Amino acid sequence: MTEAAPTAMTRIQQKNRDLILGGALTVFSANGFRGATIDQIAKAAGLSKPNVLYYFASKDEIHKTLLTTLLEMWLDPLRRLDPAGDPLVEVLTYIRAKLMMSRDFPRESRLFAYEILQGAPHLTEVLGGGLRRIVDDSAAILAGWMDEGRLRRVDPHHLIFSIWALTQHYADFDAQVRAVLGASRDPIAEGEGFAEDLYRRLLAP
Amino acid sequence: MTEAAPTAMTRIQQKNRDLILGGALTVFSANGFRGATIDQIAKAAGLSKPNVLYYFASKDEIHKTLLTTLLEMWLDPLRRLDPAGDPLVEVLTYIRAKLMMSRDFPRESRLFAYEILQGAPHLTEVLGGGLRRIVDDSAAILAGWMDEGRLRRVDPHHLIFSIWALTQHYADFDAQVRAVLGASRDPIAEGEGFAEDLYRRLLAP
DNA sequence: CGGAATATTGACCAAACGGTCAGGATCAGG
DNA sequence: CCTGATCCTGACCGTTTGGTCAATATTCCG
Repeated sequence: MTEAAPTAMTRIQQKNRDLILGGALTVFSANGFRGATIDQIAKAAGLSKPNVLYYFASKDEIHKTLLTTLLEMWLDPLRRLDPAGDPLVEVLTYIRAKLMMSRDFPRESRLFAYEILQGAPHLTEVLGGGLRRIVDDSAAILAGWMDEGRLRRVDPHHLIFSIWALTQHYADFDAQVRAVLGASRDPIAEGEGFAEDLYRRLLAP
Repeated sequence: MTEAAPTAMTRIQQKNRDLILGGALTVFSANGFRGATIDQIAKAAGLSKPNVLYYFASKDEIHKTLLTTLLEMWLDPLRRLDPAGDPLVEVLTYIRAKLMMSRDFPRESRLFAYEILQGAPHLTEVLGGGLRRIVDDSAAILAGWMDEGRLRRVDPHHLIFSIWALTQHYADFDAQVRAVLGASRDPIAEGEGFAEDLYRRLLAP
């Protein structure tokens, strides 16, 4: 790849790339890749369209950069599962972390949701490679706890899927959640209580 | 609206409208509204582009027709919750039905997923109106069972959200699920066992 | 300060796209 | 078999969109 230029980035480069990625995150997460235009991204970033394309060769590259940059942070909580910790506390901490990410980073959640809905054209290697490894590792930790009788036995992979599904639901399907619940309620705060009860019940030995 | 023309539909009209809606479902669910082109829809339907536009005035109208037509069927299982039935059986039946829909109608699931991700621009009235009523009714049934002590007490709305999230996850995020699980496994079949265990544990009084 | 490197832009282009239309093909009913 | 209604299409149009480029402005640094 033509990445990692040896020359350090200019102050201006740093700033403008950040502006562009920020604007792109907003636009991509609101409209999906095909629904986003470079003009919208430029406007959201406060730059002109050709200037955006001065920093990124194409719309595709912006998108790809966003995904790969954010994936790290997105997967981080799962990596924090500590085999030495208390199993139930570890899992509930993970769930709470994911829920907080839905609250604080809904754009990131939707960005990935769009990408995976589409079949993850830009993430296939990552999904089958890095992601799979992380999930398998975490599943192994969970399975270990179950072997020791410290966690009720369930399929660890589906356990992880169910946590993803539930926690990300509040970000990805926010429109629906809000429409059903009404404006006066705080979906994620309520969901935290529900999720804790759900997984405590499921996993307490 | 200019719907429900008093004149019955021709055989050809019936057939071609169905072809178009079928092709459109495939294309919209794969690429989202903005990512879909009328040409793609026409090709998927086996018709020419102008012919597609002979039956539907615009791409928007195809999309709207699809959504409103399918919403009925999509929400049907929830309506089947029988207050006279056995609570746990009723809920588990609902879950199984939703899972079967993810297996048999993943395109429909993704179509709605895209729409709601986008903020449900074509469904806002429905979400806050019809959908909300159905969900509230179902939540009331669930709450009734909980009052009678026949179901453990949890927030009924969040219970429904969690069921939606988990069951639709297998359709909407199929690419991810498959990448993580590998090709040899059957995600939905496994998920059925997991989900039954999960909700039995959560809801058994 | 002066010139090279970097940053920015207006004008422009080709392709893709949603949609139109005039005219021809096909079909249904008398 | 005729005729009007329905059905279908190639050619076309205006707009949007991703992307380019030459020219200008700004910054950086010796």
